Amino acid sequence: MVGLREHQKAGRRRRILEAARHHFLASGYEAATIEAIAETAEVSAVTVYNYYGTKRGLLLALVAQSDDILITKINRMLGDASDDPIEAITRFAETIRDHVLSYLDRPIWRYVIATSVIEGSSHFGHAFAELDREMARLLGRLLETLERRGALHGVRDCAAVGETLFKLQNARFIEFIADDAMTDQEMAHLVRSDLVLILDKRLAITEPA
Amino acid sequence: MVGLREHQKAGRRRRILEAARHHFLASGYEAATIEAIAETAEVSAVTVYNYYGTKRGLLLALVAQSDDILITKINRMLGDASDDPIEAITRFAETIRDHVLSYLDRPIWRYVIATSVIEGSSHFGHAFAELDREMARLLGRLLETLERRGALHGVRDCAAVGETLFKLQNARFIEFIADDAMTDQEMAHLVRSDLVLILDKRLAITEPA
DNA sequence: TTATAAAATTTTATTTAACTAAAAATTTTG
DNA sequence: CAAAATTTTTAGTTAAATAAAATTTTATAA
Repeated sequence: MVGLREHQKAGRRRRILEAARHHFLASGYEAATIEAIAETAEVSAVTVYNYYGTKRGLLLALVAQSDDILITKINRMLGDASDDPIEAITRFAETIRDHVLSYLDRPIWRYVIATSVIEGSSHFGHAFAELDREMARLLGRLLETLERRGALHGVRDCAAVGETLFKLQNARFIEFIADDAMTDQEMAHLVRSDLVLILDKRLAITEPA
Repeated sequence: MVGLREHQKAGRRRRILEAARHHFLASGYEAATIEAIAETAEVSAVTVYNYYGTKRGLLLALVAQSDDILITKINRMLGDASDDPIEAITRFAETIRDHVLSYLDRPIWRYVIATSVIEGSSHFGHAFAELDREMARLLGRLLETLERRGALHGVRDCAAVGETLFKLQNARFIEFIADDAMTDQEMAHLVRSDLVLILDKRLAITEPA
């Protein structure tokens, strides 16, 4: 049985993240104040600091909250992946993009990315770095699945290729996030061209019989 | 003839950037204050704001200062590029990395990258985004050169492949910058594996006769 | 050369918000 | 009800950023 104290703490944590998300979206990361977030969460500002350390820590904690949901979504998607490698991997990228944009908007994501670079090795950045690795791993598993089905061949090291593919996809994602003018279609197109370049038919994709 | 006024301004700009570099390296980006930078540059803090707008603007201006030198270095390198595509492109990445680290250290570069994401579309971020495009263009030209020499074949659109290759290289560079523990060799190795994956011998590299 | 106008910098004064430390108050637990 | 844990209150520090007045510097023209 969990004590009341633990329960209250969990409630406060939840309320703080909810309030943070609300204020970040409403006013933008910089204009949102810890004071206002604390008030909405019905705690004192000092409690926010006690729980999340810094404003950047709060931002990364907010993002980390949605990680489990994302991983679940990806895993579900992996279940019924297309037999066309380009399609399957493009959908992988789109799943991430859609999830991410349903949770926070681009201006906020710019701060998330910036913060994750700055806090990369600090304990705040840990969860974010771990998510990146997990995504790369999942993409590697998708490649394995495709190869097992015979939709791909010649990929010697699926984990390594998955890692590289994810790095590139992630770079495109950052490009997308950095530029409000880029549409979903434009991003999808870029991801697709990258894939065609790497998984060129002559190299790895099985020719249809 | 340039008036004295212009001349003095140029001197102040130069001194401010020099002082900024000194203090950023000595104390780190966050701990370095505009006040201290101004004092070293022998101007008032308000002048720093008048010239560079914000602390982040100052950081990006400092980086932009070294852009011309980098582009010159790359162009010189392109002159006597190796005939081995993997070698040539790896050296491209190494030239950028070495230049960058000779100018600022990794902790500062983390702030540069973070700032460039945040300020991406603002006028501060413009120079940085432009450098990125120029680097991608130069890499595309390297590919053209290699193809003309017969060291590469089958690259239909050198500009597009250069763009993708640079995106990936840049992602590796950010990975390198984000992780103090990563050595030069480790980064070079990652860049090399990415290249081998993309420019696989069966795909594009001419087999030695 | 010198007075004056124009341009730019500095001084001064404020605002704002992140962050911290410590004492006071509250809540949970046993 | 006492003690342990936790939160809140209070007070303060720091530095970025901005506005406006005062001062200095440069340019210009008599």
